[in-house]
Amino acid sequence: MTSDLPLVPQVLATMELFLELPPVAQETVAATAHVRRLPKDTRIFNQGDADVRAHALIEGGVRISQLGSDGAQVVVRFIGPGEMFGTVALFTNGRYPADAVTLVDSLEVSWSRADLFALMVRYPQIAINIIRIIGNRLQEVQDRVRELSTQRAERRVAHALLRLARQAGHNTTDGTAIEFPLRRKDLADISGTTLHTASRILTAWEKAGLLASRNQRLTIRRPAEILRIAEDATD
Amino acid sequence: MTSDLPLVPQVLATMELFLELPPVAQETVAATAHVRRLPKDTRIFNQGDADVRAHALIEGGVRISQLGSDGAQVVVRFIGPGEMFGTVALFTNGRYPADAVTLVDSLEVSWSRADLFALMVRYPQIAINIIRIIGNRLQEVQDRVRELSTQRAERRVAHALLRLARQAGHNTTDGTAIEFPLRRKDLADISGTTLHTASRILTAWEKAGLLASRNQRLTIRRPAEILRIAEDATD
DNA sequence: CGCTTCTTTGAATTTCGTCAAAAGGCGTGG
DNA sequence: CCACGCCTTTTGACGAAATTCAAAGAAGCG
Repeated sequence: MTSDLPLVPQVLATMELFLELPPVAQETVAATAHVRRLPKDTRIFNQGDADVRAHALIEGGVRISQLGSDGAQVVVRFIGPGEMFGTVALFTNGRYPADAVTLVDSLEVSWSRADLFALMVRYPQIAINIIRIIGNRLQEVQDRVRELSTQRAERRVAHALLRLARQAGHNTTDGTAIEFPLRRKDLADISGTTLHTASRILTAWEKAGLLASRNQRLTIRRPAEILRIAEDATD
Repeated sequence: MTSDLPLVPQVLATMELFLELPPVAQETVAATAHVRRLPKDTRIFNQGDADVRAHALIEGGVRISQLGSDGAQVVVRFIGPGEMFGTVALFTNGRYPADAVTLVDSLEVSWSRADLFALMVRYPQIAINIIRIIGNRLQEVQDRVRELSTQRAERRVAHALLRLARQAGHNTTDGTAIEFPLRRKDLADISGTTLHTASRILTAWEKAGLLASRNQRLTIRRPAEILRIAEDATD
């Protein structure tokens, strides 16, 4: 629809979702986009909701988490600026498979199912972009499966941290800071361990100076060391 | 290219990959397809290979497995008749992310990258089908992540078995038989446990009459019981 | 300043992986 | 047809990593 922020179209052009589109297509994309400003802790959608749209984040951070039938929670993924989310459901069973909650004040755009499909039919490149994005996520999730099957908790936490740094890391004077706030529980849920184990591991790393954490904001001080923990076969 | 089996085009039409295509499109698809007969234990592609094609299985069974940098192996998925595989790599980094090996004598079709892209641009429905297929797999893999994070080995094996039954199950007089041969190691690798634990669990189930296994062929005799193990919160 | 939420830490318990070894099946070749 | 060898499966014992249970300490917010 409309936006109070005229810069949105330019941001859209840089998103992976709309790479390699002709300028005229970019305009159509922007014209059908819905922009929303979202305060911290807003639920963007809930697992099971049927009114599915295609979302993308302009700025801020979103936690995508899934609740099992047994009540166990897993964090599927954190979404940073420029990433799409909640879009796969448009193609599968028409219901969101997970919850989405903002971690900080955020800005999102979204498209209706009809608009997105119309865009795809007109510009097949969009569909190809979506396949590439989902394909990359599929590989990431499969890596997580491998980690969960074969690696111990400390290593998995290290991997999770590195993934977050790659995805939403911001370089500062004393290391790589992760953009959005993360509770110990979040780290645990994305590493596949418990709050307690995650806390012990992070505390140990803080004491060793590999990591700083203040107010749920994490800064990786010595990425090389974390990487060594993540990769070193001789644990 | 060509086929010594004139029935292939009809089979193609029933594959999820080509659903809802106009008949003329089906013909183009068939015309560019490469058909190959593959003996048991053939390596269709290897992790890291760069000459990527889009594959689909007509009959038989294929194991897709991934080797971690640390040498640990995970079975990503088993492919049954009608399923596509090895296709995501066409859209991502151009290298197969896993190995593919036939479990039995099989028949596959494949398309070159160029041919598939040409088809997609001409018939966007193919791209949409691919997104749906990959989207479903993404959800499946995410379910596995949740299981690995929160459930114990016995339950994960039960889930793996049910997934296999749904995907490649064949109803017989004394239960649901899984089409392709599975070693204990395969079950372990897809359940995220060890050969030993998997063996203990399956042996126990066999003794309890829930399952029969002869010559690497599994038959689920009492699906309801397996389902109870998989779902029951009170383990 | 009090309350809620998040984090840390300790101790006991347990599941599961690791190590080890033997038994069973199947095909091949003599 | 039997024997040998390879691959797969079973089973036992042990140990260790991590969950669970329990409780107290910090920190931010109203």
